[in-house]
Amino acid sequence: MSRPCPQHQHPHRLIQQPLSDLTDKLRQGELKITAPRQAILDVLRKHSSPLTIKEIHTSLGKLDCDLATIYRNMHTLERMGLVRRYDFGDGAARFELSPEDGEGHHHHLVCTRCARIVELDDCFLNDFQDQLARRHGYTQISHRMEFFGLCPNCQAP
Amino acid sequence: MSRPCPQHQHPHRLIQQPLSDLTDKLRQGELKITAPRQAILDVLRKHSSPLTIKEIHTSLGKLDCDLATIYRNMHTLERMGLVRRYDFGDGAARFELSPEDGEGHHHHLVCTRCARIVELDDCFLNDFQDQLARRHGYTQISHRMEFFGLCPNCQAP
DNA sequence: CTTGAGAATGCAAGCGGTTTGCAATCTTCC
DNA sequence: GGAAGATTGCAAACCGCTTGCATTCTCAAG
Repeated sequence: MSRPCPQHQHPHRLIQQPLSDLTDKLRQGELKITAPRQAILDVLRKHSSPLTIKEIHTSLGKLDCDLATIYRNMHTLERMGLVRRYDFGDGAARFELSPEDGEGHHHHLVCTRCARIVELDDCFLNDFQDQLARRHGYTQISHRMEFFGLCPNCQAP
Repeated sequence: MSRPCPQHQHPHRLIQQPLSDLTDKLRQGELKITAPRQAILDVLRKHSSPLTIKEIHTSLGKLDCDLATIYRNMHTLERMGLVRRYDFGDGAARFELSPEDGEGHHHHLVCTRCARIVELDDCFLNDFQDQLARRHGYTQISHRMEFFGLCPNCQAP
């Protein structure tokens, strides 16, 4: 809010996207706006389904930053609620941009052969989850749910 | 069916359990009945919640076989439907004996602090899952779902 | 514009769970 | 008892991920 325009920077900086919201969010969390950070978010913005760290890394292309940097940034961005982490059980975490409202998550139907992903509607498990927590005395309840199958394209032998 | 009694073995072999079903199953799959194999199944029989490879290994106690052997056996036993694999998202696979009928699975409510596990009733997702498969043209559909929270014992600071 | 404190990055090493190649051993069938 | 083939132990390797440390970068204050 207090800073008029962040675009006085080096020529190779990515300046295409309207950074307003992002920037605000980043600054709220005392995070610095760095090239890798912006590039990662750009990559996620361009893809609709969750990406692995490796996929993000190759999508970065020219701005080829260290894997450790991506790992660290994904933690940071997740902690700030900017991205959401998913686990499809294949050993590699996947990340997706959080929706605008920040709340609400959804689940996925993942092809076990080609990894094609169908994003499902909003989660319908919240009531059940709350009941469950109450019944067993658990707090801070959450869940993970993913569906797996062979997508139409992969069914032909 | 054709083999009367498999109990003519070495003294340190575990022979307490009625091995009939197991043995039959093992033989159907052309598997050999080995000491590690039996011991692993014994360990699983004695525990109600899913165990990690490391937990299985330490539970084996005296019969201290190689970790690689356990890993290989878990794959084999899973492929044969004798055990079921669960993934609680902490990086270590967990295994449970399959129920008698071989079909039907359940889900878990896992404490994120002490790993205490509540086993939930039979899965209620099968209808939904089938609908989903039909709607999107997927086959061989399956799913994973686990709940996480702080158990009553772990809530006090 | 300069500057400096602290944040972020790159690099390399390390870690935990898991897999694999290979030679030695064990199970089962004849 | 013996042979074929499955299974095991061992060691090395793999994979995703994390971490320590020195260097570089960001940003706000002067």
